[in-house]
Amino acid sequence: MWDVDFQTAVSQAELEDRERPGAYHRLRFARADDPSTFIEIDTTRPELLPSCVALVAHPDDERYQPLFGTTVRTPLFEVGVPVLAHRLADPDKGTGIAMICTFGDTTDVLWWRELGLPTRTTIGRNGRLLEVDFAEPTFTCANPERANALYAELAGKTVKAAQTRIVELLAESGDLLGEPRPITHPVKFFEKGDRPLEIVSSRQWFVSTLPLRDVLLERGEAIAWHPGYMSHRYANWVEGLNQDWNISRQRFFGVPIPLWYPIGADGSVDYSAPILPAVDQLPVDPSSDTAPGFNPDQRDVPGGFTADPDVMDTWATSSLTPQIACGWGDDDDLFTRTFPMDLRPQAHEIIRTWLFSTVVRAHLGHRSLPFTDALISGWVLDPNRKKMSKSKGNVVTPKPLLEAHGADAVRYWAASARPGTDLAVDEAQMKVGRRLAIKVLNVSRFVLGRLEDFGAGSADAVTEPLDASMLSQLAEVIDEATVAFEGYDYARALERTEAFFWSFCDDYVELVKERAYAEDSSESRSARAALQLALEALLKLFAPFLPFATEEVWRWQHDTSIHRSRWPRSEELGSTIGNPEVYAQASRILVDLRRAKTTEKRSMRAKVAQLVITDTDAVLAAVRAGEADLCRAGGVEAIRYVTSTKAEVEVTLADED
RNA sequence: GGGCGCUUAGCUCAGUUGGUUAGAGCAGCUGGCUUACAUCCAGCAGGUCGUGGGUUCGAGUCCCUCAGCGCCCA
Repeated sequence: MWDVDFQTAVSQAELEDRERPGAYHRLRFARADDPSTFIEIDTTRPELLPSCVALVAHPDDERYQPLFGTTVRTPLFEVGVPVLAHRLADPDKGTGIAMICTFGDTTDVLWWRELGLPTRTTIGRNGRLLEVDFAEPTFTCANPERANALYAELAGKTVKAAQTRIVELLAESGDLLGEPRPITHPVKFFEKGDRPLEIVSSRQWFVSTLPLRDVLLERGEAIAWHPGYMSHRYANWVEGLNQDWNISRQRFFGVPIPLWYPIGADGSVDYSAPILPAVDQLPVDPSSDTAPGFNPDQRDVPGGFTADPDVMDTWATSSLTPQIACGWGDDDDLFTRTFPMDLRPQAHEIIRTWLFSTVVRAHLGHRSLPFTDALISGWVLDPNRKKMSKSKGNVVTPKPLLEAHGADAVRYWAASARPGTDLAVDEAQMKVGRRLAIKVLNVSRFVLGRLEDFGAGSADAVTEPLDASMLSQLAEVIDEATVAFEGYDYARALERTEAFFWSFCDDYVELVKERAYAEDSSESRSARAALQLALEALLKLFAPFLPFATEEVWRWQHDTSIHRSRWPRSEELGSTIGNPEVYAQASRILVDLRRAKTTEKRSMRAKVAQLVITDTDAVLAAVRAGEADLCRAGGVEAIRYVTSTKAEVEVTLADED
């Protein structure tokens, strides 16, 4: 497949179908043995008529069975072509019989290969019709003089202009039946191209992938995909492969194909005997390095050598990123320890290119996968959830966002997208992230400020049920975040940490504030130890999301980076894992107290004359365990418990002073 | 045309093997200077979980239909 504007070959991965207007032209072919009998075909590309090599119909098509094996003559050019049978001819399309040209599309290529047809090339690399001579034997032309005369009007024209002219000629000769019937149909384009691709014959390098289809599917199944459904993208692509991987490109920049060819005494290049560089000679640029066994002045002269002119496709080059990053060929020790890699992070649209080509290369070079896990992200969309594109002018770049909201805030927003899902630019979310980062700084200032006054305690110092209870919940959060991270579900880790953190700030810190301020005692040491343990764990849990705020706080107390510290473990929060209900009940009743105060439009400092808690014995026990903190934090002057299966909290505020 | 995903509060999204009364943030509304934070805090309000069926004692969750949106491929 050749792009006439980019002047290069392209691979299957770079193709895309675009709906384009076209038209069916009905042409008549005369039978060679009876020029007054005609066979009618429909074609959307009448300009390829000079390169017609056969007609083809489905083997079961009764209309054409009598014609199989006979010869017909192309209109205008009177080239004899056979009528053949092939299963891919669609009886329902047009007249059920098609002309095969070299080459109009990939089906032509397949027919040409499977039916052993000759090549009649008429389209050049510049997208214009080539000079051809119908007197040459390959054309089996009945009237070369007339054919050449007619073709002379087409040679040099662009495909489009040639089509216009040949349609006129066919109309004049009466070989065009009726008017062209407009249709829209998919046409293959280079994804960056503006004009349809042409199939031209040229020397290209391929990696043979079609025979590997099954093993590549197995490799894909062995990858741990995040999210799992992305494996379908890969499998669909591999199953749909219909050509080998074309890795050579006719471009100026790229990694050169490291080969030379000998030039014969007659000046012809012998492509069948490429000259390979020695392994220790690599890398070479054949256009400046001299082929082994030759002198520089023998370049491009008879009896000398010439460089392969091509460079590698970008995916052919980047398919080796895991090997290169792991030190392949440079550092054997590093390579054995790091390859295959753990993780390939990338977006979904390049599964068929980067991921696929990397898997191919690792298989061919190492008989392994290049990585064990693939983490597939979605796209960042514009604020209106539309795909960003330069032409639409809706591109949002990160720098202004970073300047406006800070790196932690932008990272927080980015981390909120689950693997595989798209994410719209959302400054409101960044503001939330910024608030979170500021909150981390503030609560850290409070907690560490207490430690400065009184000193930290160890996990052993945690004796109060409420403190142990909070830590036991945090231990759960650590475990959940750890599991989430191990499954590459970073968004879940963030969500769980964040939810706990706000409750920690709003409820726990409020509950123990006074006790932590109090004079040194086992109760106050317990609060400070719990605060310190929780803060350290929270900073570490947030470190991947808020790297700057957490590092800032960490550096207040450490000389090393938090990002090099150990990931928290739930066991570190002490062996005296408390009853989670104590903290849960205290928080719940604290909310009830606040609600009562808010409903009465009173300050949060308003005193509670009496608090009556009605609940089961189990719940009441948990409440009692945190009673002192609850009463201090809520300004409760009297508390009463009633055992019942019916749960109720009754708050009576004290009169305003 | 094939494959995949999505559809839950005004907005952005959680909802882990089916199981009390479906959650959060933002926006909105009403309050509060509470000595870490007013760049803060509290409370309230807001949802026929896209449609129509089915399985089940029980469905946002499982199965099928349809619709809309998006991506990949042909």
